[in-house]
Amino acid sequence: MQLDKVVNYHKALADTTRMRMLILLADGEHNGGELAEKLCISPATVTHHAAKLREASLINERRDKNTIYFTLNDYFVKSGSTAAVDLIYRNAAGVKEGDGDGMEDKNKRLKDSVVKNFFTSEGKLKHVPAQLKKKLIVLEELVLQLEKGRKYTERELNAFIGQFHEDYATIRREFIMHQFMFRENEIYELNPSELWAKWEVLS
Amino acid sequence: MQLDKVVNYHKALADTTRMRMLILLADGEHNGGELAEKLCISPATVTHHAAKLREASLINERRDKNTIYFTLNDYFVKSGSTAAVDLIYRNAAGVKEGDGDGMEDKNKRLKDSVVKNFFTSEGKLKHVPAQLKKKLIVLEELVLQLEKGRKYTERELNAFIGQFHEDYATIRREFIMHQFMFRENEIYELNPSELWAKWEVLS
DNA sequence: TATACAATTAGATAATTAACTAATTAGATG
DNA sequence: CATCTAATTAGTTAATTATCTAATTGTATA
Repeated sequence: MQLDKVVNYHKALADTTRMRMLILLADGEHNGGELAEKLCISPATVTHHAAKLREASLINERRDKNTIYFTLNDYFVKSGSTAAVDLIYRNAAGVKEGDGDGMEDKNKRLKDSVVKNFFTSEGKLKHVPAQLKKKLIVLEELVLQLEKGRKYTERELNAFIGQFHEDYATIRREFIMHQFMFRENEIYELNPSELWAKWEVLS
Repeated sequence: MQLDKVVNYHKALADTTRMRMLILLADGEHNGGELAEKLCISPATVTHHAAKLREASLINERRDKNTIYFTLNDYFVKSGSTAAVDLIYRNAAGVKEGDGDGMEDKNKRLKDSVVKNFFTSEGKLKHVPAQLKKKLIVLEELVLQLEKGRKYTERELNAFIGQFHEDYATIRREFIMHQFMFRENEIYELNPSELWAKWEVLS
């Protein structure tokens, strides 16, 4: 489930030692011994915390001889931070019963205008809006054209997005970041939850 | 310390029950009894979790007769999510030894151009940049003109910001959000950590 | 004042977890 | 192969915490 992943991210950051570990790693690569020393904890404890951070995909590891070097996984550190907010506000709106066409007029009008303004008449995306609520509308518009339940390789997904905009890499990340899709073992799939199809956008 | 506050925010979100509680509250006001029922937990447990959320300023409460109604504190829910990322990356750069003028040329140039482009020749702020790294530069520029250690009332802070831009409320929030200042009992103060004065901006 | 209702506090229990030490594994090198 | 080094695993302990039930507090209202 979605929720557990998000909670897990926050569990990983819900400890001073781990947070300090991440701060150290933001400065660059460090191995276990260095971390243990700088944090004044035993190597075993480093292993313990590294496991938690790894579970939440917040770090990467590389081995050189006996030594394991840790680095930050910038991408997940940053994307996780928006995930909770997205989850909270999106689900709330989705939960509203009896909708379908229940979207308020105001939102409907915003949606129409965003679609009109950010897509060309040929259906290409001009650019990704900077403002969150508009960005989410655009992403949803794209994502609606993906097949539910189908598994996409990264290459396939790139090709799909490429139809609309050349910067497929950024948009692909946004799909994940805002939980329209999820990724497992390099395979991408639509978020089966329909929630994102019926929320109210953020303030 | 800064760190503990951020960790506390994540602790608050590091539990499925609390996360579900927030999702419910995003939908609107709910009292304790309703929450207990919808979450299938006892009223006592609701109280327990509410305390944690309150500590992290994620909810507000209002009493009517016997009943206490909870609502989301949108502002803190959202601002907290950026706090960890800010902390991690900012501190990392601050830790780099032997700086002072150690900012790389590239960043120096960016900074100069941002200051030039977003401030008028009279020193007024044209508008707040949308792009994070530029926004942070602008905020820092403002904040550097505050007195270290001095306590500001909200009114005083508004007046200060008002010299530069009419939308003092938004900018005041950004100060908190990005941890240039902190607030305690309606009193604002500069973040005593000098870190923010010497970081590298986010990717 | 007595009664009703909602929420909190007290107190208990079970689960989780951060930390340590000691033993083990994994990899490289003389 | 013997040895060194770095990290992991095992096993323990103490602290934290999610949850419950039962008792208590706080706020109306008959």
